[in-house]
Amino acid sequence: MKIATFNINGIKARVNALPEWLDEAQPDVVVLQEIKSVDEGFPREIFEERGYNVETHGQKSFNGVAILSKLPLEDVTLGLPGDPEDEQARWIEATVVGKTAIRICGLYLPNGNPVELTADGTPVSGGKYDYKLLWMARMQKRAEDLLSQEMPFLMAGDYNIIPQAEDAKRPEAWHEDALHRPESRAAYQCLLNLGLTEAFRARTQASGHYSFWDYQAGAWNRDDGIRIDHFLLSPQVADLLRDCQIDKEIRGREKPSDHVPVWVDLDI
DNA sequence: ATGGCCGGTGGAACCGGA
Repeated sequence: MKIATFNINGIKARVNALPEWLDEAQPDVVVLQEIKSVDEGFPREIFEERGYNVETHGQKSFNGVAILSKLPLEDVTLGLPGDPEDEQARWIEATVVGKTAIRICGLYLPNGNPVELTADGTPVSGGKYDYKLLWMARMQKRAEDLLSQEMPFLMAGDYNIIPQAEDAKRPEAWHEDALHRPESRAAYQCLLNLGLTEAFRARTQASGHYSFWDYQAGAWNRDDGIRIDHFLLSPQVADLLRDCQIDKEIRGREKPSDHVPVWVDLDI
């Protein structure tokens, strides 16, 4: 089973590029981020006519996540538990049943910039960096709950985390950035410490593999990228990992997103 | 060598992104 993640940076802007990639890549399941659309505005017919079931968790203008699946999507839930006040659409879950049932979590983790710190170095309460770290703590709790239920799962999406220096062309440029600061990386490491496997790094240790290139400053032409779109696999799912790749070439096409798809092939 | 964007909203600039 081929499962992909793709931050499309607006569904309206990607009505041509996304179906074109789907037709080529033929993923069984796709989690999308930044659909930037309310549910009623999402062009589900484009995907339904290709045999996908469609579930969306959208909002006006910003954020928004979705799942496309050729297999039925069961027990769909919207939103990351842990804060009823949080109105940002960044989390969606559904169960897909192949040889075994697997819980798919699609996520758009907050960016966290600008970083605002108090005099003692803690994030300013209510600021964007504070929101990012609190959101990651909620995600940690969700992973712990799924593990305690012994539910095989994966968490895929735009993590807005550069895990290691090897995951950036210019790591020195990101030291103070919310995507790579110590607190962000520590929170990400806490997820790994639960026993989750990061699919891409389970397959290669090589540097120079990126999933995002800024639209600005000729980043794509200079291959000035960062790797921030990830798959974390629970132990049972990690045992089924056959492959994980980044569809880099998509970034050089007509009217691309600033992210490219990343996918795993699982023996499910 | 240098500087350099894009999407959504709403109907001009501005916000947000990474």
